[in-house]
Amino acid sequence: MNKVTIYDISKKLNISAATVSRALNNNPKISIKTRELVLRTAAEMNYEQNTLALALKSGKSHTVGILVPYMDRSFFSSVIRGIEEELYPHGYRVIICQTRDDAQSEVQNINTLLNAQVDGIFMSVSKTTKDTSHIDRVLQKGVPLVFFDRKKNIKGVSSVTIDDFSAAYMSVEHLIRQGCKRIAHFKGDIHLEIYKDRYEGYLKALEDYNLPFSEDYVVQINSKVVSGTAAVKKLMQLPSPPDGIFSVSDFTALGAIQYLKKSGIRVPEDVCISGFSNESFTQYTEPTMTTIDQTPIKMGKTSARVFLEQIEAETVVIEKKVVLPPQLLIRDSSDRRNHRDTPRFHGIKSF
Amino acid sequence: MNKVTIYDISKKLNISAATVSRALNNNPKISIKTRELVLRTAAEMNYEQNTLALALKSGKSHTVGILVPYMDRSFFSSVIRGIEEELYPHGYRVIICQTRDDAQSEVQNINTLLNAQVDGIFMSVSKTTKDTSHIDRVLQKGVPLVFFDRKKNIKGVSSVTIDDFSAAYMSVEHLIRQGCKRIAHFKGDIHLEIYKDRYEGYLKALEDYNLPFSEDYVVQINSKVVSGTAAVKKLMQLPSPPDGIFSVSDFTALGAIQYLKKSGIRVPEDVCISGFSNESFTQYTEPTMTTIDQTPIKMGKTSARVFLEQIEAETVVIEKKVVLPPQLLIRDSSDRRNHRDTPRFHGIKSF
DNA sequence: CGAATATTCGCAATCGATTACCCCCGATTT
DNA sequence: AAATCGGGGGTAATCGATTGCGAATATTCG
Repeated sequence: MNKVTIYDISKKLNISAATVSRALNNNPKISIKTRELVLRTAAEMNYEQNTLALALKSGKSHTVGILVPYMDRSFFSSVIRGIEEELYPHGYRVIICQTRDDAQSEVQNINTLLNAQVDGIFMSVSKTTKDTSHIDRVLQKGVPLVFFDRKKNIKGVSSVTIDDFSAAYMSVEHLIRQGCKRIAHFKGDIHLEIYKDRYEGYLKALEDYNLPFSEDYVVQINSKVVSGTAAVKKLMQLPSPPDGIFSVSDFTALGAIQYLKKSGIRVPEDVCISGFSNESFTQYTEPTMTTIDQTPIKMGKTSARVFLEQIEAETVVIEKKVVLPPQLLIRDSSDRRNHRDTPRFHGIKSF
Repeated sequence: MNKVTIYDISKKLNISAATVSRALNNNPKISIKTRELVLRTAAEMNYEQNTLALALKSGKSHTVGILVPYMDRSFFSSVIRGIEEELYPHGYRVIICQTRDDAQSEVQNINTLLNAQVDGIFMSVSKTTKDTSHIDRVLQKGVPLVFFDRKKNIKGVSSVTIDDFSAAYMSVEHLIRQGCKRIAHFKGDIHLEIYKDRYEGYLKALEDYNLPFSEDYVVQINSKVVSGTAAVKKLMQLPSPPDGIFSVSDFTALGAIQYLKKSGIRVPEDVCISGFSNESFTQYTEPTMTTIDQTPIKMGKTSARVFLEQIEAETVVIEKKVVLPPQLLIRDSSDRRNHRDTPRFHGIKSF
């Protein structure tokens, strides 16, 4: 097709391709006259550097890979957006892979990315990942790796997460301040650090405020609305049902709210509820939902910067663990201050 | 690093690299014994084909680019998901670019992608794009291009869209059947075909059902919640306010619902409302919102298949315009049948 | 058994760009 | 005037894989 190479330029000017290459790269060995001549003709001929040839020669593809469970989850797509926006000005392109929370697919995708010689990999590990040999392979190949949100503790790997422990602690503390005495917890899969940390934050808050802990108040859920419905149903049948719920997921929190409303139990008067993730729907439910903002775009941008630092450090492996502060968004589902007279018409963020 | 090339294999076996290459590619010129020997040692040595070298030689990068305004909008991220899932089994990787609805950024990104020698480009054109010379350049280079959702009418370019006209028509027809007589329209930017088509569908439905049309009932909006609030406020001040609203955006529809509820006007009893896009929050609002499902994942998969067909067609340029049927999701914001006794506890899709 | 035909494989060019190494020539030095 | 120096630029190898053109060996046939 339309491809102009440095050879075309060299022929036209009767000089060698090496000279053209040097001129284009501002190599001081080339006289100013020659360089400008080359630059001018290159522009005239619409020359464009062949990325692939460069990548083959240099071993740098100027491309990074991002691995997420599903890319249409708002949290992940926002993180990706953050990464893309931070990396674009630096000339990096971004390849997306979905693991569907399947460990095997994760391994496969990692291999594909390594084979495509990406200059770095960003990933949120799949729920089912146990073995980490594929991750070791990344390190062996010297490809910078950054975990975000869901990480594994592997030395040599940087990570960017939010402080899940504090987020949970803040949430529960907030519920306590609203007067809740019997706080239940919708708990995630403890295999993942994030859910473990949230669970521990919950425990610590109870302890610090001298609230009783009961196994009965901890229900394992799976991030779906119906799971929350089932969980709350079970809780409300207890002899002493909870008056506050801290959920690790907005979806289950929603399921709980829906069930309670349907059962004539008032939120937040009878039961306060807080979710996790700041899914976009949380600001539109009734009552609007208290939740934790994980600042995903910021998380993406931060991850990108960690990567760039690693790249610039050249040989030295820097292991950086960034923990971002979570943001507690207090909304009506847990706000007992004056829920009665307040028109429920706020917390609306324009899109 | 750890790189095993065909030369390493050839040295180990005392044969030429050409033979190795042929063996790996099942070239019939190679004896079965040799081939199996090569395959075996390649496996033993953990050989992996160098994608970049192959790409340079063949001119095919096995990579496609996707251009969207913002990748964290649920519609777009779902389309991307669809494309990725359909293309992954075929060995294509997916590069994401964001235009931020900026024409200039769109041009820049197209150039980057062409320069990276992608094998195809998927795009939803930016709102501000007027000039299309960058798109022509894609065609000149012979790179398959597929528009999705937001397209331009350019010959030689395939597109996958939903039938916006019908979607609008269905929505308005539905409102009419619910008894609405004075139906207003929240109208989008007519520069984009999709909004134009929706407007025309609205007009046609009014005409077919002999309902009066009035300029006063058409309000220009911009897809933000506040824009919907302002629009409905203006409408309700008319001497004869509407009793039905068809909005091109879920966000503005939400703004309208919120304003009406706050003003003591009942939805759907007094005013029926329908939105557009099936944003995830629409199933959780109160009342739940009637809207149009654009089947984004399907749109993505379909786009991917159109691309694959083009690739397989080799030289011939096939121009395929796929129009997917939209799906009207009737929910409480427009359902007057028995809104009174129905517990508002449905339309909940698990996540 | 010699020639014709197949079979199997090697040589070297190619895809573009980069770069180590070497060379040429004018200018300065002694 | 011979020796030295350095600016400017060319030669060719290299990154890995593919492939047209032959060439060498093996097989078949008359």
